[in-house]
Amino acid sequence: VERVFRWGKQVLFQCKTRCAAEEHTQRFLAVHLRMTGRLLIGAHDTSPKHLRARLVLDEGAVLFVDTRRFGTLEVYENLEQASPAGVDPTTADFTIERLTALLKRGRSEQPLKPWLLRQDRLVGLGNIYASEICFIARLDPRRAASGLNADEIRRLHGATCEVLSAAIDACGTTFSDFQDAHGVTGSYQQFLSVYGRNGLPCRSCDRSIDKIIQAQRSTFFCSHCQR
DNA sequence: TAACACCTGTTC
DNA sequence: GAACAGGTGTTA
Repeated sequence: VERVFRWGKQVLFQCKTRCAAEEHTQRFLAVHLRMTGRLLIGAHDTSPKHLRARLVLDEGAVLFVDTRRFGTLEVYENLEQASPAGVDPTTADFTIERLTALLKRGRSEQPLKPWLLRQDRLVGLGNIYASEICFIARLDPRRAASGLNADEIRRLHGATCEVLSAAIDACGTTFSDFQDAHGVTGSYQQFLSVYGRNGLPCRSCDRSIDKIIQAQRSTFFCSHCQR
């Protein structure tokens, strides 16, 4: 293993194979955790419940644990195969201009919040942060993604950067399953503005947070603050 | 874009 | 016992 890094929502292990006869000596092992997957570092012989794969290293092992078995483990020969088509909002590529172009692409009437989950536009956002970003940007999640004006796009861009950076600092959100490689759980839950807070008072205006279903996924928002 | 599928555990 | 869950893929 030469390098381990994130690519969209996948964790990539860049590996050099030992087979000299092979044309490609480079391989990428791509792990997608989906809903309940975890990568843990352990001893060679540890076998936690729901262990799906064990990558044995010279010292210890990387354990792929996944309760619901939605997670995937694939091998790619190059990064393009693993590459999600969207822009990574944690990188310098994510500019207001770039976001504007993505929103206008295909003039999608798709509602904003489901649009934020599209990995072919932006990579890495999930259902929690999509709701949180709409709240921080003060945008109604039902608005058409292509219908935002320049100021609204600027707010959306700022909110995306803000939410992701704060959540990463807090090591993620953690409802029940997430842990990092050392078993540490995230603490961003304490900062959530809307997700899971339906019926509770908006932290900004005190009115009740609503829960709706968009594209078969729950969305939380404040109909007073988000327009 | 809806409906459903893939799984299992937790909560209502 | 049903409903729900942080994700995504297929089918119509």
